[in-house]
Amino acid sequence: MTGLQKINFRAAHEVRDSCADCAIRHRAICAYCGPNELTQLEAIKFYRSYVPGQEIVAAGEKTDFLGSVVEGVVALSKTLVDGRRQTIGLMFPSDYVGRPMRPIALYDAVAVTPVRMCLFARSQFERVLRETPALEKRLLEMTLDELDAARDWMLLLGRKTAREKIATFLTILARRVAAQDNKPPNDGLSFLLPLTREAVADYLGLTIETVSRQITALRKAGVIELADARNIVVPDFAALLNAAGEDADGGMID
Amino acid sequence: MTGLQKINFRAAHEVRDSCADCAIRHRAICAYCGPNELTQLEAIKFYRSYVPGQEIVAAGEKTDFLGSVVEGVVALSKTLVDGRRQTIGLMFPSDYVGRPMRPIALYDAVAVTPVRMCLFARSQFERVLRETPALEKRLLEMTLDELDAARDWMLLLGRKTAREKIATFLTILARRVAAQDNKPPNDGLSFLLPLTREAVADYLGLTIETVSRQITALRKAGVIELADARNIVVPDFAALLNAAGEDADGGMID
DNA sequence: TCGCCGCATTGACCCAGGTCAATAATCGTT
DNA sequence: AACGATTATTGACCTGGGTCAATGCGGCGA
Repeated sequence: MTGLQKINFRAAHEVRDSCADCAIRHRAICAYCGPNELTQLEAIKFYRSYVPGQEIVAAGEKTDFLGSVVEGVVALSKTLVDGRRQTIGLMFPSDYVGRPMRPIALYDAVAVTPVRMCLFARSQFERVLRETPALEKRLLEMTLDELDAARDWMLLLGRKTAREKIATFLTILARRVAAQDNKPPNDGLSFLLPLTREAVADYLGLTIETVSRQITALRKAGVIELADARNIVVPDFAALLNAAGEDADGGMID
Repeated sequence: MTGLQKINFRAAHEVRDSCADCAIRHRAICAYCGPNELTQLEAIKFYRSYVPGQEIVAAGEKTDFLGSVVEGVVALSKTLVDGRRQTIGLMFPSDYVGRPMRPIALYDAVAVTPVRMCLFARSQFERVLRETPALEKRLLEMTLDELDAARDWMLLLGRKTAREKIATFLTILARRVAAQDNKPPNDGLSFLLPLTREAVADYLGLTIETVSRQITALRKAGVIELADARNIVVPDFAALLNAAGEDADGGMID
């Protein structure tokens, strides 16, 4: 490899990893950071990739890093002694994983797709956090949003039927892909379900079998169409919302 | 009423309402505030009392205040269109109620006992919040704790049996009263259940009847004793923990 | 003291969703 | 192309907790 190639390679590498060009720059914890503050974070950040199923953080263990999902989906979950598992959050690109100000993890974090994380050593991150109000403000905002989402999920887990749970989950995924194109969720949109039936069951507080049956039921009712087990088409978004037990697209705030 | 009486009354009033003497001073959002910052908050705070069942905040409505529970218990809950309700948090003294940076409430807040709140007008509070890092830091800390608690509750709602749900809830109440005396939860401790069976059912994602039956079952199994429907004695805390499906008092971090 | 009203308990019955088991699909791997 | 392994579907059956209904039990206002 020549020097020139090396330089080219390095330049390409820098472009790929530069905060300025980062895909999640304006939605992640760093969203409110100015150039100076960003430089500080840039100095201490590092990337790490995970394969599907790989553990990122283990409940009960000391974790000396935390950071943002750049690509992929991470499931946070808790497990009872006898193995019953509940996923308590799905983290998408720009979401943060890890608990500031508490080194012992309370739940597992597992990659459910190929994942790339932008990470910081805990001690360094907490130092920067103390010195950077913009970072703290964004973290507070995101944590408040997470709390709202968690409380929404409590309603789903405590009171919704299996069918409503599935439909609600699909609603959320549909909204997410629609939001990526900066438009409201319209009829006929399609998306990839990034999870196995088991992961869906863990998230919704159901069993694999019930997830499978209810997806079949929604298909037979014409609420969704399936190209294959993972590719979902929503011919009528209002019908999906209705199946989710929400009052017609109300509750949209953001 | 004479001038002297007036002065006495006013003095007494000030003592009762002074932040310095406040029972929740060192645990609420103001915990990290110094004298100057406290003075700022003191200038804009006001108190309001609620009777059991009274609505403090209504989901979907604009709320122009937020603040801390000083006395009593507040239930936060969400309701589906057909009336199914899920309580998503019980707020005790020092907890805050209301969503900073979002004027439209996402859930109801209802007093379940006589409640006294220390409140701030939203606009004033948010101004002080911007100018007061100590306030923001404490708010972040408390929100992270709330998020952890919400996620714990998701495991309960999604995966625990009715019996485990009841036992877990009693465990939490028992820990709370023990913590008030600054000692670990020991055998024979007793406490008042501050909620009706209906409120318990809403919190645990159950029906009144199931709550009643499972409390009876726990009593018959000797795990708890009941003086009356609301007064609970825990003769053997480890047995209660066991019924809650937790591995013997692990998971205690604070 | 009575009668009422909201809360709590208990019973009988039912059903949504869990369990157990068989069978497909799908996908890397050699 | 053939395979084993993982993931998904479907069926038969069972059960935990919901539903409906009757009864009990304080507490409080007249």
